[in-house]
Amino acid sequence: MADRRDAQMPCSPAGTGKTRRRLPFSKTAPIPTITGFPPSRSARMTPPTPPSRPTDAADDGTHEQGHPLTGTEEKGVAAALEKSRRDKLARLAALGKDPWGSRFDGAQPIAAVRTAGEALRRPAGEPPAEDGPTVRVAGRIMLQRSAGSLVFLDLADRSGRIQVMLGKKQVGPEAWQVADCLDLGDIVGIDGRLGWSKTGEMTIFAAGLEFLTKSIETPPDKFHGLVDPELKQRQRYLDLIHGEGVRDRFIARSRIVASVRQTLTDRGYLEVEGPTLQESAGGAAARPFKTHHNALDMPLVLRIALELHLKRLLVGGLERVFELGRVYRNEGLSPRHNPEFTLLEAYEAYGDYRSMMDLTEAVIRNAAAAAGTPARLTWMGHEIDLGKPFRRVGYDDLLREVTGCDPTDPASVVATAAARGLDTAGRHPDVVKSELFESSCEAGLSGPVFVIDYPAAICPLTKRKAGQPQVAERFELYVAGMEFANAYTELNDPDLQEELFRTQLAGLPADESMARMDHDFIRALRHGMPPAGGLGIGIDRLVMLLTQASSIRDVILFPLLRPAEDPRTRPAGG
RNA sequence: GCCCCGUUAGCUCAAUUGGUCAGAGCAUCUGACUCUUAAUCAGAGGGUUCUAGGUUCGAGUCCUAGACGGGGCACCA
Repeated sequence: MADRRDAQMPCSPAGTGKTRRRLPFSKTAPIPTITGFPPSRSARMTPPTPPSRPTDAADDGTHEQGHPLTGTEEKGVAAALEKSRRDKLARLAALGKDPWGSRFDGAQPIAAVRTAGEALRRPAGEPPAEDGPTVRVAGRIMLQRSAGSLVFLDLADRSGRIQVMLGKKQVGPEAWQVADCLDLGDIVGIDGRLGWSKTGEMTIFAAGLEFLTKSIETPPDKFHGLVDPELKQRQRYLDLIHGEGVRDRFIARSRIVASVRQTLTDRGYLEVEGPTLQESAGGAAARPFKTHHNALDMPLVLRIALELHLKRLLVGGLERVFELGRVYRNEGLSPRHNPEFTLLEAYEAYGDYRSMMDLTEAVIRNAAAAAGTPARLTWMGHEIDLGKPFRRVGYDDLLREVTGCDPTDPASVVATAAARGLDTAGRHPDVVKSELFESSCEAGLSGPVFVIDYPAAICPLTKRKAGQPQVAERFELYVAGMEFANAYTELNDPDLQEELFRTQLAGLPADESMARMDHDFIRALRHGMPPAGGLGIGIDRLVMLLTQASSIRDVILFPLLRPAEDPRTRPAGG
């Protein structure tokens, strides 16, 4: 199957090196036998031959030839390393062992085995103890040390690492032949007695060795691991195996997300799922990704926010709803922005932005506990205390405190902004005020701090404060100068909402599909949406904070990357 | 989209002011070793110095353009 697909590849100029392809091995491939093991790129050149020792295979000379269809050349370190591994794969097949393994029941987590092993501790210098309980583990070979007829493996599973000793006499001749085919990165199952080595290392003394999966690729440097940030992102699976703390960080992410769900469901919120494909993208000021539905011959966009559909559900009487999902914004990339990111939005009927502040604190504090993050921490150079109630400060009060201007006097705001080099010509005073705030106040907000009561002109979806039409009931939560959450007392006046939409649309280019009026949303409001508080929290940033990451790419398993053209990222024919 | 920095073997890194500098460790192969642990010891193979031009007697090194990545700015969450 693999060969036929490869043979259908169009011919390409020989020697370009651009068309190298990885053979699509899969677990559905036939189990290799002595005469029918999977062909390697090099082996395809010759009829299947009985598996041989590497020395014999190296002497036939055929492995140095190129492939007639792809122009692939077999040369270089990468090819030599792969050949060595494929030779061992063939030897395993010759021994009647499936190099791709099968079900292996009853393996204990290595961490649990280690816990049991502690009770048997034997200090270095004492005779080795090999009389502990029988254990069974499975994992990847991280390190391999051979001392003649003894081989030590460091085996890793998702819970931890442990040393395994394979002795020629102890495992018997058949398993010893298998042991001779092991490479770093292979996956094996081990049965043996738990004990301690002469040098004081907890060790499983293997009695049985089950080969489970061959690794054809060479793993990264066993000591340094993967350090190239590009490779760490492009080949996250390797980063997870070798990166310091990488796996723990994504485990923490999973626990944080689970905790957020739990906090909300505990408070009577219903988790719902809105549409990702939409006719027009609303609820935020961002450009959407465009796509197309074939059967309906209809242009669609990916959602940029969750808001408008969740509010429809408030109209529908669900009262407390949240969605924890992916949104997509066609914006630039940065250490704090990925085009797709995970957003929590929660809406509570009969609440307001103050209820959302309480909810926000609960969500973050519970998530920190779930992730095992201490309440007091240093992140991005800011001292942060999540333990005590978050500070709440008025937008105008903060602006006055930092800049010395009078926020209630537009002339004072504009003059202060101009003095700080901001462009003020012909702009709405509240817009100038917003820019002054962003340039002068945000970076200093170590937080966590709720900035409350925003200028109404920059909050088109927000209810005004009673008796103060120029002030919107909105807060933003800042931590380390970065926006973490955004919440409102939601606007439920359909006539005012429609008017604000129209005002918003008037200032935007006609081809911005984000700027389309959502008539059905207005109609929903006309049926009556209860007064409500609404909250949005950027989950990726929350994970950054709670796992001490400085880049959003460190908390997203597969961040968006440009296609790799650099040959360095396509090693060994990939 | 703009600015700065980076790219050398599969991985991690060296290479004086442009001058035999294309090297080391890991990994791989061969040999030794039944308590090693980044195992060690002896030997071997392995390179389009990201790509394409240019300057020069001579370019990994200098210049131009491009690709990719990182950081910053802008936009946003």
